[in-house]
Amino acid sequence: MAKIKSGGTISKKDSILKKAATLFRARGFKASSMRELALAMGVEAPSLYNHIGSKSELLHSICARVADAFQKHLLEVEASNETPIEKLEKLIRFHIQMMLQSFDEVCVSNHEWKYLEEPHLSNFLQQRKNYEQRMILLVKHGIDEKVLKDIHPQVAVLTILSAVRGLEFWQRYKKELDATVLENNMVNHLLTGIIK
Amino acid sequence: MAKIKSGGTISKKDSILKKAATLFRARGFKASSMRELALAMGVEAPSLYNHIGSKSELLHSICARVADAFQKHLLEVEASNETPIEKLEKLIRFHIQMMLQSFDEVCVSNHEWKYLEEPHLSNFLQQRKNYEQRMILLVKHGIDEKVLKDIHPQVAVLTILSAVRGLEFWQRYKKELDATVLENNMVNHLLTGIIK
DNA sequence: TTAAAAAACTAATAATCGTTAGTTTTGCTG
DNA sequence: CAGCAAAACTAACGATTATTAGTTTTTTAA
Repeated sequence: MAKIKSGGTISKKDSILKKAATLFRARGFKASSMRELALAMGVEAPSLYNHIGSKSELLHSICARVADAFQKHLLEVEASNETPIEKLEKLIRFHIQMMLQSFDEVCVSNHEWKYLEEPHLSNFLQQRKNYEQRMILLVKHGIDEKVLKDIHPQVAVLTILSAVRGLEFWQRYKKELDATVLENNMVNHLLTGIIK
Repeated sequence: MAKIKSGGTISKKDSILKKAATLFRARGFKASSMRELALAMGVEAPSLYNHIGSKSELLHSICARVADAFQKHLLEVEASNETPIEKLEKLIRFHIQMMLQSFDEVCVSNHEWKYLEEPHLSNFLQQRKNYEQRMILLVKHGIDEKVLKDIHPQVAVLTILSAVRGLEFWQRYKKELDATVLENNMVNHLLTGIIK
């Protein structure tokens, strides 16, 4: 009867992935049922399995895509001829933009990764650790070049990554808060503080 | 046979609550079963119901206690004779300390609140919103008194709260990173930035 | 020591879960 | 229009869930 609409160029699997990301973000992975996902697709639950392998696979696909996007951007930034501060700013802005334009997927990646199955779980954590380590290295370079204060690099990176992650609550202010204003304010806060 | 050990002065319900917080944090509320909790208590699942009302009630108790602790502290800070910056710093330090000494409970409150049942869910969100609003007011005072930059108060509070929330990842560095160093670094970062 | 209360147990409930099997419908291609 | 593949459907599976009922054991108190 009802058929899964493959909206133009986007594949059926991708449209399921998008709806899954929205559902997993709103209700959590474990609390989301395949029947709910099917309802959102306008289809019965078993029909989904013509297009996907399993519920776990959906989560894996979402997390892997997000992780790959960040990984790719970090490589670009590292390869560029910029100061450590400029690089750091670029990373922060990319995190914010990813959060704004792939909201559901980034949130799912941030919150539901623990339900990944092996070996995907280990891969994901390894990739994440690697990302953090390279970001810490960037801060260290900034300190060595005396453009950054003599701070604890790990704490600085933890603070920055946590702050941008918190943009998941940005939705609340969506009407009253322009995205550009938000981005610039947060970047300035994280780089230069708030005390006059 | 085996009896739920009420360790000294702590009630049986409280010892269940503590184990529940640990379990809910590690596995997530929905993925945690009463059988797992019972196993952690050294007891069969139905025995738990001699001491608690339901699984939902456990989550509610955990979230309510955390929310009340923050609410109480905010009242104290508001009532004190301190500059906005000092007040802000006290709030940040309290968040960090709460995260370090009631780790499981704060994490559960931060991540699993969405599974609260009404009317507790609405109450929790209302309390949270109220807390944020009063923190925003504090930042506004700092701006009016020209001790804080002309920043966007909402973004500043969002950034601060998100950063301290990220301390859930502090565990990873527990061995290599002293708690006091962490606290001071994060406070300085959030107040004065990292650029020299 | 004995009666009462607290808290454990076993067994079972109805509901929901992801997923499979088997069948029917849909939509494209010749 | 016939045939074939893709994708939908219904029905059902075994597993797991929170929770209840009813019973037995343990602890407390007189």
